[in-house]
Amino acid sequence: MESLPSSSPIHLPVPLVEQTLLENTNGPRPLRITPQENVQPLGRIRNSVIARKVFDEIPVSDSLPWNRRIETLLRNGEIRNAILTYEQMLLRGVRVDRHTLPRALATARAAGDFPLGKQVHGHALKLGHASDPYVVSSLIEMYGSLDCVESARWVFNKFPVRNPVSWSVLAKLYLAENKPKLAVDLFNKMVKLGSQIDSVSLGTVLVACGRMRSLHDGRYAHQIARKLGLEFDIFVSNSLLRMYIECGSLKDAQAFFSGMPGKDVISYTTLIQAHVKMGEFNDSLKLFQQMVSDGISPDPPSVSSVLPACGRITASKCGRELHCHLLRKELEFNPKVQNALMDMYMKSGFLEYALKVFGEMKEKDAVSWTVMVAGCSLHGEGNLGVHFFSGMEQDPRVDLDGLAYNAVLQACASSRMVGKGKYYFNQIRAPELGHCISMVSLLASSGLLDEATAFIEKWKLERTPEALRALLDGCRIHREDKLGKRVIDQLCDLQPLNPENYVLLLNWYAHFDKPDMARKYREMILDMGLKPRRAFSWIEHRNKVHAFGTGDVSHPRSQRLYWELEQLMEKARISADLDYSLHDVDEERECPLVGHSEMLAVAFGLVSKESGGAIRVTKNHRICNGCHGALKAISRLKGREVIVKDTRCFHHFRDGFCSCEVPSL
DNA sequence: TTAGGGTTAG
Repeated sequence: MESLPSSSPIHLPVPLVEQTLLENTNGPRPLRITPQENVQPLGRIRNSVIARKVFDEIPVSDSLPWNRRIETLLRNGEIRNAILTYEQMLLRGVRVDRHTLPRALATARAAGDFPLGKQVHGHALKLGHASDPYVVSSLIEMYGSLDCVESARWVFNKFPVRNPVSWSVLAKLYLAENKPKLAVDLFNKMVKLGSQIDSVSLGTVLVACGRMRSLHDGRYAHQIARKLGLEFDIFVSNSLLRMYIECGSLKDAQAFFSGMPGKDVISYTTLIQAHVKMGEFNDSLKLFQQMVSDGISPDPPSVSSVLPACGRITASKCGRELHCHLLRKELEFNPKVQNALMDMYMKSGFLEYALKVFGEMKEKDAVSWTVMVAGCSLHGEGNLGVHFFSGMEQDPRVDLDGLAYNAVLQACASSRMVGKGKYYFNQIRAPELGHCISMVSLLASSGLLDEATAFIEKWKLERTPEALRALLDGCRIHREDKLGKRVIDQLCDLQPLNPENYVLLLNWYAHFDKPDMARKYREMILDMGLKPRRAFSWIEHRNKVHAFGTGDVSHPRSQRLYWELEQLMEKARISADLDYSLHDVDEERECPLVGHSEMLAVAFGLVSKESGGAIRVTKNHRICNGCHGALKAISRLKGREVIVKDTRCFHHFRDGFCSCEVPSL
């Protein structure tokens, strides 16, 4: 038998009846005085006087209105008044029944007042209600919240009541202490003992299984749910979905989801979020559409969960429609949904819209600021990013966490602010891998390739592909082909199954006139069955996404697009920069510039979008040097802004310049 | 009396 920890004796100050008599004789007096942070003693007395008048009107013969009053006060967060009401019940001799005690215990919990909780426990024992199921569950919760889970377990074991509520409460406490295994063990024990299992206990154990990533335990709980006919209780179903996702089996989750007879907005949101996390953005958007066509109206959480998908595939039209939905339906604009909106706008290329949402936010949290800093770097607006970071530093309500520092380092990298970047890096107490990679990116993109190499050695990042790729970016910007080649070799050693490394290698050989070597690596890619991602670019127009591959002639307007591009190239007298030595696409090298996917998508934008707005294109690889130069010239010739998002950042081409370049360099 | 979904990077 477990014993109650010594720190938590049940304290019975005065027997309840005697205490009531005593209080009545000597006039009303607080049950006990515990200084509260926000309650001044004087206020207590005044409150008591005011409250007494209210209490005089409540009949002492009936506990029901008293219980209701405690519950209402508790629900409204008037904890102090709830305690007062309980005190008055005792003082006036109102019968404290089995409905009063759980409410009094909840009051103690809400007040964080363990001595009060123990006193109420004493009252329950004295009044003979300590074995009542409602009281036991409330006691378990009170001890678990205010003392420790061991004392809660002691209460659970001591009383013979083993209903699903007391079990769920104890399991919840185990989860709060990050001990999911104990919750699962307890569930198995309850099943063995033949105790009643309800939907809440199932939901709770499924959370525990998910935390443990234990598909085995989760499947067992699923079996029990099926046996009990609770599998399709919406709470249980949604918990099952989540369990399968957390255990890494999206397949099981999807299969279960398909068989669910009733799905609600939570079921959809759970699965949408899972797809987003897996990078399956189109699937998440399709699911969202399916939810709407099933007649379920999106709410703020469901919108927040799908917005990251819109941002990542630059589906700005979809993102803006979601923003409109929120406005039209007058849904709550809380920080979570506002942050998701800002992030979507940043990633879709609408910096100004993100700024607008940010400006309208009443309460900005750490995520809001970080989204702005990171978003600015994505758009090459490093100075603005640093400005937001300063704003974050001055906001006393937010903490500067690792993500915020990473964002500001990226802001420094995007505008090559080496001094500032070093200053921020030195401010970080324990730099993490991400910070170090951002530092490599800052040094390398600023042309300090020796320093970047030394930094890699100092922080032992030689075997970290992300750090090497950051160094390679610098080599690409500053045409350091020799160092670049060494980095590519290192990447091939580290990730021998990553086809993109071999594409880099064969491009390097092809550029330096070593066709045999280039051929060798291309054959090697084929022999190994590796499939490098082919390059694609896409553009939204009139509710449709138009996608183009390299040398694509399948689009109905292909002829017109090529013609347009050739005219422009001639007019601009573009001397294309055809250095592919450190480029990450194979097929582009042997294709004329006018056939590159980003050029075709931009041409489509030019011939289809008559108005003078920006042309927005997304590419699934890096933009090649040749296209980069050509688009600068086209933006000047056509007097239009062209925005290309590649895998690294946004390129805003305006009047012959690109946002990714620093004029002084 | 106990319970299920949302935002930032990589």
